[in-house]
Amino acid sequence: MVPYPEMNDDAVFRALADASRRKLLDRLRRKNGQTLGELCVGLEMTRQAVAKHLTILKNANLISWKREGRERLHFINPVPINEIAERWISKFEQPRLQALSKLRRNLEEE
Amino acid sequence: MVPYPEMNDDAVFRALADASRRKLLDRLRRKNGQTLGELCVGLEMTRQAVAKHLTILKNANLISWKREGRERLHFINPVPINEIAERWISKFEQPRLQALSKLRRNLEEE
DNA sequence: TTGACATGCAACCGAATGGTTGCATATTGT
DNA sequence: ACAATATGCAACCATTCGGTTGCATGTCAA
Repeated sequence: MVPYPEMNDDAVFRALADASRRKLLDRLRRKNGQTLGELCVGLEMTRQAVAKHLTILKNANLISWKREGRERLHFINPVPINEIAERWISKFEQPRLQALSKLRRNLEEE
Repeated sequence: MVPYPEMNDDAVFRALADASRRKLLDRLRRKNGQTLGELCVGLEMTRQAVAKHLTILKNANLISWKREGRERLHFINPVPINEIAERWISKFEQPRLQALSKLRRNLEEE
């Protein structure tokens, strides 16, 4: 059962393959709803390049945005990455790794 | 605390970005220790192309291989993918998603 | 209204990527 | 020994990718 049938594995994996895009996701995770200009500051590339990255992330359904006046607000969509991560974990899991994960989770719960 | 400090996030993400390489991982997950020739059958590309993909997977520490006579046996290394998946889940997790993961884990513990 | 601000659009470019071909090398079985 | 098998190596090629430049459009504020 796949909660989001329209999700495109390949698009997501390829979107995540670029470090700049992962950084953009990180930024949005820390502060959601940022504008394009906001997302550009500190990145060593032009606004147009950032806009391209954001388009790729949007096509992979990893983010969405809405126009607000003359600005564009960006919002992260955490579902696809979690979907895929869960699926891959269940694919590759082994006893040893389950134990390792369990240990980590226990530590986190403290 | 990172159990495998030598792991290269970027290399792993980029290795996973290609569908052929994900398919190769799938195959090795189903049957570990396959030879290069074995991994080539059914794929719509030359042996040399497959070998290149396998090299990329190896550089990302996702697989390893050992020479056995005139053959090369390939073995999957599930640690990096699990590491990253776990890390990204913990990054992006939200109450709803935590609940989903917990459900899955509970099912596993039965 | 008009200038500054925020974004949109498209052509262009070099480098990386995914794939091929051709040939070399090493191992096995008869 | 030698032919078949299994892999290694390297040059080459088209396409994709990440990025730029230049300019157009839309919105806000004084």
